[in-house]
Amino acid sequence: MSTATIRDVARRAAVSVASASRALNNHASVTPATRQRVIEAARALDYVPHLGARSLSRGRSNTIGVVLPDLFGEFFSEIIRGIDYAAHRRGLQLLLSNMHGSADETELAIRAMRGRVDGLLVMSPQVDAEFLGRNLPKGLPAIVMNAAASDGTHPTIAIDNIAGAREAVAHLVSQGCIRIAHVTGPRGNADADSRRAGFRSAIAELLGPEAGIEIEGDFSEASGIDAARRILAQNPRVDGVFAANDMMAVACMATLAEGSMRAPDDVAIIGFDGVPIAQYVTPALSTMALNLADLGERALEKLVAITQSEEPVEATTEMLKPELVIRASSHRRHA
Amino acid sequence: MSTATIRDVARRAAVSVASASRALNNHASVTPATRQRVIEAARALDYVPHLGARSLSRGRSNTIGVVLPDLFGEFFSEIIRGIDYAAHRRGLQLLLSNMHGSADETELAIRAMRGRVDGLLVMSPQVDAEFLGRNLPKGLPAIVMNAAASDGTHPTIAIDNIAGAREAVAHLVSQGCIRIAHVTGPRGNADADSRRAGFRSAIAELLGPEAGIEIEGDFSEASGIDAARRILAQNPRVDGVFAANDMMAVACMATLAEGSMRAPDDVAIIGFDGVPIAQYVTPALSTMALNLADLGERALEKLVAITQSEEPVEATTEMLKPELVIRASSHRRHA
DNA sequence: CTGTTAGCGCTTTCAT
DNA sequence: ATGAAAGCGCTAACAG
Repeated sequence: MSTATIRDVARRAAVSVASASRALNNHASVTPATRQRVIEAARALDYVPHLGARSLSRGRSNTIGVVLPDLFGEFFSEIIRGIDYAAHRRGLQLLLSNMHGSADETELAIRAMRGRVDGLLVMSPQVDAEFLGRNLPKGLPAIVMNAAASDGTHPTIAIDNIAGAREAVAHLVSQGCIRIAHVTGPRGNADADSRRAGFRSAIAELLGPEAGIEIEGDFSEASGIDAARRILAQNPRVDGVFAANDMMAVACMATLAEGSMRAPDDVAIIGFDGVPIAQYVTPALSTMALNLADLGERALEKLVAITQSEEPVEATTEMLKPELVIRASSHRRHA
Repeated sequence: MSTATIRDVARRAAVSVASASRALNNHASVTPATRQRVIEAARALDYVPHLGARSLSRGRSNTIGVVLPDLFGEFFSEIIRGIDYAAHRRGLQLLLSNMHGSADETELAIRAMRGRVDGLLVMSPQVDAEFLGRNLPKGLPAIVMNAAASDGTHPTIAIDNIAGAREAVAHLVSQGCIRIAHVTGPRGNADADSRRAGFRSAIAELLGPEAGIEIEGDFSEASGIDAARRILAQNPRVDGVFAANDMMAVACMATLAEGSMRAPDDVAIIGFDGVPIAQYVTPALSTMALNLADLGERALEKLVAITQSEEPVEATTEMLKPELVIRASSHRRHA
């Protein structure tokens, strides 16, 4: 065991634990001499402070809790990467807790953070604001990401899915598409639902309600393949596809090509998220790009800010606007 | 604050904190009646147990520490996904600590885990076994992943890079390649170094030492592009490329194609790792595939096993053998 | 079955 | 400058 405690160190240095603590933490009032002795004793005993105990005593843990859904795909991985980057820079550790989908698990995950973290980053697109408002511990700073809406209590940082979806559709239309399919994300997922809403409104506005076809997907590769099969079988006249995420777009595009509907000429395709994979496929995938790592960084920074500030927290909502990135999959020369 | 403590609950239920604790933790000896009262009091006060305090008292945290390098790329993300999955299944939380490369930071990251975790998963390909042996807390169960070698003290779970690299080269040779370039990973990285070693030995054995060309890379996309440029400029007669990871392979392949060296006919290309992206590029990338998520799962399970067992831990080494996955990028009809 | 008491390892008044 | 002692919130003997 690295089981040397501060008492052992104190004893060996022949001082009180109080002095040992002060010396170890660079407190002002300690004689250079005693400090020296304590440091040496610590080294000799291979002392490593027990951070759990310190947290309890100090009431701060230097840890941020992150509640998140399954890690499949690059979406959350990228966000985590940003969070991790910012956390590392500030010397914070990350406590991860996974809610595999359900609201019950989200609640558990949140409760499991109590007493171990100084703040919470909650990504729970399956769960609504009201639920979060009810379950987030009252005194714990928290930022809500990707939720359906602000709960009116916690700062929120969200993606402007509606605007993004509308822009995607507009782009497809600009390329000459007149019969557009939307491969959706799972119902009940906030991002998916709002992308769908944006799709509908843009279609109605730009082409009339008849022009839009919705094909149910769930963000997975498999559902992208599935969507392509359905298009091939039932909607051969589709000339544009807007998928709710890049993974489905990629899979759909590949499967469509097998059925000899090729992008961009037979069908123009655009995804959403802008994950790295999108640029490597052939043809390269157009997408509504999000700087996910940056989103993560910003969320962490904002959390740190409210953790430190004394003022009451305002429940602001920060919107991240997706950026249209046109690549080969939707770019038509003659458009 | 969700600042109701167990004392508040006890007071409200008119019992001692001991009874409150017992009731809340489903201990045997509590009257249904008092248990009921305690539960109600807890609910009324919106009590959430302080897990930090519980850990200190119990000497167990139900948390596993994960020390890892930067999250760039899919390699570590996939491993984390596996770890997370297994952890969630066992009701464990994950405490992440990032060492951005350096040994100093690795040491810090490890120390920062003290008193907060029940076991450690260490992925630190930049650091050697001896270093880990010196720095891993003595009493804390730990599993070392991707290290240069076992430190003789901790169980290790590693990738058989040498065998994998050799098989990759053999495959390229079987496709008729006689002048093969290896885009390496960064020096000092255990995986990279052993992949390079495997490359060398296979080349010497199969084609003679002249046939192998090494191009320095660092696992990044940029270095893959760079490698391609150097091949185009300096080694146009290369007919096979073995990249030390998939990211470089993908980038290299794309850049080579721009210079009209196309896979698989002009040049056969194979990567390493088998990350998801490899299957979506065109042509699909051949690779030495690793089930990274499974690796993570197994590591966690093994850690849990040694955490629970009483017997002294054996410093076993588990080897994960990469599997040759032949896709279009290296598959030649006439070979 | 329940309450009292003593910690877990550390920090931090409060005296000295 | 240093030490004694109180506690952070919880669990776990040990008595009753």
